[in-house]
Amino acid sequence: MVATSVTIDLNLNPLSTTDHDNPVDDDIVLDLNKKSKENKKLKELLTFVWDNYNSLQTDVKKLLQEKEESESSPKKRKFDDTVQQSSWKMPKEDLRSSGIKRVYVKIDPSDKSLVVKDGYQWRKYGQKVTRDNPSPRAYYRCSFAPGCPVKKKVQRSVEDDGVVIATYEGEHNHRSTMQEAAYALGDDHEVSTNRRSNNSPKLDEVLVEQMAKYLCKDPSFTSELAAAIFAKISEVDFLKESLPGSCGENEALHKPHGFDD
DNA sequence: CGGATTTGACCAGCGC
DNA sequence: GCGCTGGTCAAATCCG
Repeated sequence: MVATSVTIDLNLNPLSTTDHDNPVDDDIVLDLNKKSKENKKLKELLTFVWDNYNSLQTDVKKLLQEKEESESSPKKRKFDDTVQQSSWKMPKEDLRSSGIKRVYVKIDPSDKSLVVKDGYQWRKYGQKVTRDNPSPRAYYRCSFAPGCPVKKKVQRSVEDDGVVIATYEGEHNHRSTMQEAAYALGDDHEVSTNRRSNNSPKLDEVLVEQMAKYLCKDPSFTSELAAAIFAKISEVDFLKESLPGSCGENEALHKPHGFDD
């Protein structure tokens, strides 16, 4: 990872002389230095996250490509039984056409909210207690973009109540909140387009600074960020499992290591 | 007051 | 046809 090192000459005290007679001024300068350091740390973190995100996106692309190739090859593998089981009695045809994926998320067993943060915005439209599981299943629709067809079902695992199973149906017709935040920052269309076309871009200082500013306004930034990264990792793991040779008999249990709030 | 959530009612599919 | 079940709707309620 290449952290963008930014040196900011704030020059916020042009009237002050070289002597530091005024203790208030000293306090302000110290405070500014402190803020500047924090700002720098935040920028580095953001750059790190951005790089990770881009590399993960590249991985996803590669895996999708490999998957496509393997499916179009003469030795077409049988439809994944694991996915079929997860889809609650859906016909095979529907399963093939709609991208259904299941994600296991480790949560606090005492947490009854059934909330799986994945970087998207969901609106709950129903809840049902199913026959095979005493804990209720929650139904969500993506509310980030109007007309987005994606639905999500979230239910606590029967075996382990510290795990929730999130089932996603369909594909988003928009970017996630994280991506949206990044794209919303680019004033210059051309610049942002160039940025988008590069898989592992070196972020310019302005972008990092703007992103930091934008994201810091959101109080739930940390949790959203962790969730978004985790969702991306889960996506990659899911694709890996779906590939030939890794028949997905053992469903991976994904845990967002290092993101304990 | 507007958007999100809750929850009972309703509907469709499936098996008997 | 009937009952069971999962999925969705929509009015009521909650909450910021």
